[in-house]
Amino acid sequence: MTPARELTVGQVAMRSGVAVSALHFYEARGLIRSHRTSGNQRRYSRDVLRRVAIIRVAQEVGISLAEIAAVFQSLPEERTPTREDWNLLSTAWRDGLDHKISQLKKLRDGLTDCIGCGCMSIDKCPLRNREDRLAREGTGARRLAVR
Amino acid sequence: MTPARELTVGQVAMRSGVAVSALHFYEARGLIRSHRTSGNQRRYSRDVLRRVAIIRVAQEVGISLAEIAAVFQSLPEERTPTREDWNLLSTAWRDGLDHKISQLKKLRDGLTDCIGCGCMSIDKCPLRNREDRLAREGTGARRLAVR
DNA sequence: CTACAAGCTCAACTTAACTTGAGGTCAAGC
DNA sequence: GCTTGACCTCAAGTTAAGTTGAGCTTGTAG
Repeated sequence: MTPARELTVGQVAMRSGVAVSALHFYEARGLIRSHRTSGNQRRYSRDVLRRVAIIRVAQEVGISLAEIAAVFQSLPEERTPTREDWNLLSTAWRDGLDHKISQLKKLRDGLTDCIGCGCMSIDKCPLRNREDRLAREGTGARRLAVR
Repeated sequence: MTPARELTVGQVAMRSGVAVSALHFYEARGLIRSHRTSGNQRRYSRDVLRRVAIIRVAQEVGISLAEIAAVFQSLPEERTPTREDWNLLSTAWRDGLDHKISQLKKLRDGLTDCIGCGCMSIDKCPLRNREDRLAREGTGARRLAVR
């Protein structure tokens, strides 16, 4: 038998390492797509594996499913994404990742310099100033504090 | 009047930028401590500001409150933490941050090299391999996949 | 001494990202 | 042709990290 061109949800789960329920969930959220067999079972094209891999990697670095979905909107619905399509994603996220990396570095250095330094003047502390800048990106507490 | 040595929740909220309800919550979780006035109101010593700053910064980089609480267990309960005490935290987290930074770099490079590359063989793809390693640290989906 | 802003407690609600369970269908091997 | 494991749907449960609201108490400024 020729290897099946389409994957069942179980196969995708096994190969991608995410639970079947999570795949259902991603589909409900519009992150992946499937078509159905005559018996109403999902069948996935191979590029779903790439999508799922990207979803997991992106989540790992703190990107929410909503944000991932937003970027995925730029991918074509009907054809398998081309190199150019993926390149757009890559570019979009590389900026975000660069930003996160620089933040983490600042934090690491801040922890070294400031938490370890024993200074008690939190207002003048670089760590505190750093936090103020981060706060500007809003975590919920900030929204409250600002209004 | 001499400036109050102790802070009320409202003052801590204002100076730290987190909501009063969040401070209550942190206290319930054992992340910060307060003592009470005769009228049952909370009063904080100044080092709570440092603790809250650390909590926020740590959260920003994806450390959960539970993990923060765990590290905070190493701080003394009764005395104000010394330089040495904070140094322990700093060391504990610096390793984690270094790890996260290297992960992010790998991801950024993986996105550049692999997502953009257009290759469709997800099993041999460095991005996919990277994800497998990350999966070992468990996100929930993995627990299911493993059992 | 009285308003009224700030605090207090406790329970319930919120969002994200899934998982679990119930009740029923599909398909592949013996 | 039947059994068994994979699927399906839909609703409800779960965890993290808080927020919101109700009902009641404190403390401070005029």
